[in-house]
Amino acid sequence: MRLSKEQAAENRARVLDAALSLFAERGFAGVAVSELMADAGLTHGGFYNHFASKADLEAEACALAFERALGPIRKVAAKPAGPERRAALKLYVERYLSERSRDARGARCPMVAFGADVSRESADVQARYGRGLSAYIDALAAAMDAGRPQAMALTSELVGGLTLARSVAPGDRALSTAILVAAREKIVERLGLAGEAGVD
Amino acid sequence: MRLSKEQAAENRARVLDAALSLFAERGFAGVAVSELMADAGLTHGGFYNHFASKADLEAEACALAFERALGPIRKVAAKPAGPERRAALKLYVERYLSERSRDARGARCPMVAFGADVSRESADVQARYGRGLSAYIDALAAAMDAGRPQAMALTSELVGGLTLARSVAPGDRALSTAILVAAREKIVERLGLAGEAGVD
DNA sequence: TGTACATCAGTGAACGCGCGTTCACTGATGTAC
DNA sequence: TGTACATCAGTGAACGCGCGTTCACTGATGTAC
Repeated sequence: MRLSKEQAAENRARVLDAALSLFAERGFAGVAVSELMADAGLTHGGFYNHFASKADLEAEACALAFERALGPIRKVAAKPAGPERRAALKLYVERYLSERSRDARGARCPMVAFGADVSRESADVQARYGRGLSAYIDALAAAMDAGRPQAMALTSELVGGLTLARSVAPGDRALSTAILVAAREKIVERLGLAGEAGVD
Repeated sequence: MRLSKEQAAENRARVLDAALSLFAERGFAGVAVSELMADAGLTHGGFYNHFASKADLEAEACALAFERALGPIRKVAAKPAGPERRAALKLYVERYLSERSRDARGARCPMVAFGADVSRESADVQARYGRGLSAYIDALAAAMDAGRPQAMALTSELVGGLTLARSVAPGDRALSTAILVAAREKIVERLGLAGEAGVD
């Protein structure tokens, strides 16, 4: 039963969207093609009408994840320089290292979701990941009014803090929250954002 | 062909050691029991003479990884307070975020190696990981002459920096090295260790 | 505009493969006498 | 100390299972005339 082009494109988009959430939640290897397709309301056989292979889907999911992650940080960079941008940056950091962000199942941040796995993936996944990370660092540097080294250091703190908080969250929520609080307070203090309007 | 108790214990230790390297390199799911055993010079059938299951081995490997990781940082904390300890801490950070450490296949740091996977693992693995991380934070706080929040923030930076550097290392070594350099320079600067003897 | 046919998204059974785990067997070690 | 037997680490074939991928088939869509 052939579908209209619009319907087919919508199905493809739904598969990609399901992949994004499920890959972020359980890693590339932890999600079966049949599960992805079922999540999108389809059966597994049709998968190869849309993607050349599972690795191909992984690469597309990686690129899309970065595209979505770049939105919020570019919004910060788009604010007028000065107090307004600084307040937006503070909010971004506090949201990134929040309990809500930690507990969100389909994590938005591709560095946290795919960082550990990406070096074991196909060259295509690696290339898209690398370009995405580089773009993220550029956007963060713009949002910080600083250079790439500063942005790289901040990215490390964000990614490390969220990774650690997630890793102990199921068993030791107190430790997990303490890590989040410590990381975001140090960042805010260090960037001189303590006086800006924020979540606190 | 029954072996002596000593021989059997040595074989078990060799399997565990192989597990540590291989798990760190490719993740828990990326290593087959038969490969582990072959790496230890044995055949796969005998695995269950030593471990109840693969998950059981994972938990033991996790605990051992933390035990080994704690050694160096406890050595730093054991130095006399003052310049000597600060120089040792600087050296620790610079080694942790070095190109050599990034390229080491069987990574020593369990947070980087297992952090992303641990929340998908058995409760036993999670519990051992949580205790290990907590002990690491305590040891780092002692080495820093600071509180747990400071140690948590530093751990985040270390783990995030090494994770990011590893994730882009195969394809973009320049970016990878820039991340390492940025992370370690910011840490040294921030901890006021710039004047101490170090690798630079 | 209407008709005939090629296209192709989706279906579900089937494939080959590698995995974790089990099991009957082997034979040197450890132990009871 | 010497002998007989139980123990158990290691072997390698076999198991059941889930995976990524393929394939013959279906039938509505898109297109050529």
